[in-house]
Amino acid sequence: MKSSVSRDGVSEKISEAELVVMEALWEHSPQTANDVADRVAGARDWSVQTVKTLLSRLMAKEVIAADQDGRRFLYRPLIARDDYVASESGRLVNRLFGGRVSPLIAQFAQQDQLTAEDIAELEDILKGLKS
Amino acid sequence: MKSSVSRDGVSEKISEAELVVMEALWEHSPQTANDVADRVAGARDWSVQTVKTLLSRLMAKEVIAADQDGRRFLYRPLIARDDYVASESGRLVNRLFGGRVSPLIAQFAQQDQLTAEDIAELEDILKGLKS
DNA sequence: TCGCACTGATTACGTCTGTAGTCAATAGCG
DNA sequence: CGCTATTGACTACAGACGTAATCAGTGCGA
Repeated sequence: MKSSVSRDGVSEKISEAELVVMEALWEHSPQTANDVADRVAGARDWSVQTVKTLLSRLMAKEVIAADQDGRRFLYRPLIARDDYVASESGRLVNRLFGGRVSPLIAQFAQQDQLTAEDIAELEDILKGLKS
Repeated sequence: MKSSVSRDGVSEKISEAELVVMEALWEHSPQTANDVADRVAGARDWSVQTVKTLLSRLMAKEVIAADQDGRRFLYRPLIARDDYVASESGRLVNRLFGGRVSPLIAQFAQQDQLTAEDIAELEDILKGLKS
């Protein structure tokens, strides 16, 4: 029996730094390398070269693609943020909670990490599921 | 304003392979290096040396400790699994969901990744919180 | 037309990770 | 009392990661 959370979807491992670049592309795309660098500047103090290296590594991992536009490239994500997020969430649940989602929430509840808003939204979600 | 999930607690980054060793120690401790290797054998096909290397790296990161017992050592975790789990869950929520917990659950719900059991347990958790 | 600015490609390099082999000390056995 | 088995320490080494400098091609302005 497989764990209850499957559908890995995103196989290529995206590193922490690479993720910052992905976020910039998810936020808006397509973009040139310089656009990405500018957009990323708020989060990290990287040189343009660093961003370009990360872009080419992401290309090697086939999670983004580039279309030539004159003499530069326009980069765009090949995977949806939702898919990535689902995959990472699933990984966490599998690694630490035996694939069950509720213990994860129980954990947040136990740490008093649920805001009133969270609780209200959780109720809505449950209501939606029961309908 | 800081994000709503904080208390990082565990600062030293524990790698994937190291985590397998930690799980063995959380499961039972203290244990000798060989005990750990045996216990880990189910999950990974590692040589004893590999396990010992991981143990010493975990020592360097100060997340485990060892007490001498004759000519060998008895290893034990210095951090609680709950703390680690809380910290990793928090990291995920911060990285991918802007520090909010409910979008994480919404994500699982959207992917139909909540079992009937999960839903029942979530209801219990919410009931507990509202009391 | 010539050189410079811009842009992608290549190379660099230290650290961390995964995975182990080897060395050195020592305790128990024959 | 010397040898061997056990165990921790040290060394190794390739691949991933973070961060970037430098090289090379090319289109545009002087």
